[in-house]
Amino acid sequence: MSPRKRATITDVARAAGVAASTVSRSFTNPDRVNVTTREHVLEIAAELGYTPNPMARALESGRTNTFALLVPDITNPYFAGIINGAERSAAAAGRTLVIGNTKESAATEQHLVKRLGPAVDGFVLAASRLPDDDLRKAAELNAVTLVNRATRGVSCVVADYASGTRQIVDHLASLGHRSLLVLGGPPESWSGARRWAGLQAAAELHEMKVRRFGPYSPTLSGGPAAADAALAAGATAVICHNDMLAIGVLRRLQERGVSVPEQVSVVGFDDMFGSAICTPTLTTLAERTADAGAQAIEMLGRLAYERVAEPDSLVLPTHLVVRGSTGQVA
Amino acid sequence: MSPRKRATITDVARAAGVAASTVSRSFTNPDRVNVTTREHVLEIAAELGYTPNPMARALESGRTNTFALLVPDITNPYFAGIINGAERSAAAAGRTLVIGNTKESAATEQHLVKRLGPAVDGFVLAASRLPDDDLRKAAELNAVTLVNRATRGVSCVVADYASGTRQIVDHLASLGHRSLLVLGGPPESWSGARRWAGLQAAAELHEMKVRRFGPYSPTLSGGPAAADAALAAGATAVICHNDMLAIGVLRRLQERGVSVPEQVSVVGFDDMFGSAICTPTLTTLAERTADAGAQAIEMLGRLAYERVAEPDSLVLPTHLVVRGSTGQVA
DNA sequence: CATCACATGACAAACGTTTGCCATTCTTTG
DNA sequence: CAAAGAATGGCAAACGTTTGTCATGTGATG
Repeated sequence: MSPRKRATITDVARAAGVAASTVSRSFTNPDRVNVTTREHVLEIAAELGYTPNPMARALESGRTNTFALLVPDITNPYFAGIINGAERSAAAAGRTLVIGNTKESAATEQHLVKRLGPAVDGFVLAASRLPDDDLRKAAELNAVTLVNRATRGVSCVVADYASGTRQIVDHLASLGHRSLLVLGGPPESWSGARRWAGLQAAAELHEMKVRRFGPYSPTLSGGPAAADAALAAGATAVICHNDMLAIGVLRRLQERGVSVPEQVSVVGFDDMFGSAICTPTLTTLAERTADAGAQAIEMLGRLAYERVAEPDSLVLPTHLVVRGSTGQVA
Repeated sequence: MSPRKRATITDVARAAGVAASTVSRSFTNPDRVNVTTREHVLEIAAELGYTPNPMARALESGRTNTFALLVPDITNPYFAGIINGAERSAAAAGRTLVIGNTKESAATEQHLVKRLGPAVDGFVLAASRLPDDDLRKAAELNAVTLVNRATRGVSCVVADYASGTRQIVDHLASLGHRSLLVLGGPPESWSGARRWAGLQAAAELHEMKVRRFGPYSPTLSGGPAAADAALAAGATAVICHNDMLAIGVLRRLQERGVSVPEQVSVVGFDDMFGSAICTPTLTTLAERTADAGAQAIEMLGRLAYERVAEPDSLVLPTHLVVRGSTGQVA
């Protein structure tokens, strides 16, 4: 039961009749060693089931070949998309990915960055709740890439909310809606702020009125309060901070006998898993979450290993998925 | 941008005017050093922002304080529950958790176990696709705990499918159904086998007929083929390998104009996120996934650090959540 | 007052790698 | 054929810790 002793580089060296350095080079610097020697070494290594100890390797080289991905809510399917893309990209590059859950808390996030810092080569911070200053400080000590968050001097991958919000407003306007109600999420949410800004700008183009309520918890349980407030305000079109909240709103509206989209149109953000199977199906702004995760990891690789000095920033397109929750105004 | 140099134990020692060993012991073995010395050391350490390098620590002690959790499909909300519980438990114990995605492939799983092996203190393998032999081999080299999989000599946490399947069949019988159709998942799935065995036994108690079709992909896209087969067979009650497949089936049935539950009742397994919001809402067997993840991590801790020799096994209760997808037989 | 035990801190050896440097051998070139 | 240069392998130092062992100083005990 207790872990058996693994073969070390010295074991391989002894068995192969060469020096440890030769074994090491056979793996990491193949050209540096004669081809026949190398083949012999590799054969012996395979025989002994030798795997280089990543700890020892990291200690010497200072590289752990590991990245950490921190998300606010690991159970939210939206982040599952980012995790998926990041995991795929990291695995393809032969790197290990550590997932951390910050539970929507800046303090937890800060703590994880500090604790994981020395053990990883860099961080992807998705929808970080950290203040700008802390973010920059973190970026000084580690390689950092942000997803759906931006601040001066730090690399990031963000969704094109300017276009996305315009798509939403265009769609609602074309259905005859003349005013919009935004049901907002956490105040620290950068994407929430960008969405709000985009919606305001787009509404202005159409000369529509737009108000914002909230903040509401960006979860199913935030739905009832948000829905009730929307009803009380007599809204015909509500735009929710994310799909989780939107689905919570849909459920509450159904509970209260309000029909969607006949009486109220509902729009979400994220197009997460679940938005296509709820009733009615949800009209929502889709992001390329898997892409975002993958790109963030790639960016991080350049940052961490190629000493790219300039912070990079990447904007990914968004597109509106029109489903059953939006319709012509009554 | 390039990671600044972190303070090492030697830096702290020099600044505090003591030996490195004293600094080390101040952290790991506080009783071994005078209280005033220790406080001084800790103060200096905090001042310098010193964090022990986990790599170096692991190298010496052989403990990485890290566990790996491998799941077949990271995007499946069912596993999100397990991940969530495991993450919470690991974080509470001050351990790092690495998440790996095996993509339903035994080869990928094997590869990850080999690659991550030297870097972690143990594995939680959720719904492992590995053959029993490989599983035992892995358990010889590493501390291993299984979730929803069992094999002789390896610790595990499993759901009570014997009770669960009886609950399902009792429910369907009470609605007047006289025969059941099971839409199976991957043949390597241990839980699939247990579910099938349980359903057969329970059906026998009620003198009901039960057949199994498949295998189908345990994803939304497995739905159409499964649903079509069920319709062709004239089934009145279908039990799907998991909720993903069940929802796929629901969608296909709707497409084909078959009303659920009036014409066909549908049952799933997992009670994953989404099963409560689809239409109709899905009757499904709920597991304590978060519990399972947390317990698996705790078990693994005992196995890895307390040299518990005896493999342990834990059965978690299940309960049927009756929703809109099951009804009286026509 | 001498002895003993114990508390405390320092020294140094590991842990498993990588890598700079040197020594040897082989190949090339004039 | 000699000299220069390239290819190849070994030695040893480093990476940042932990931990066994030893030396010192303190207080207690007889």
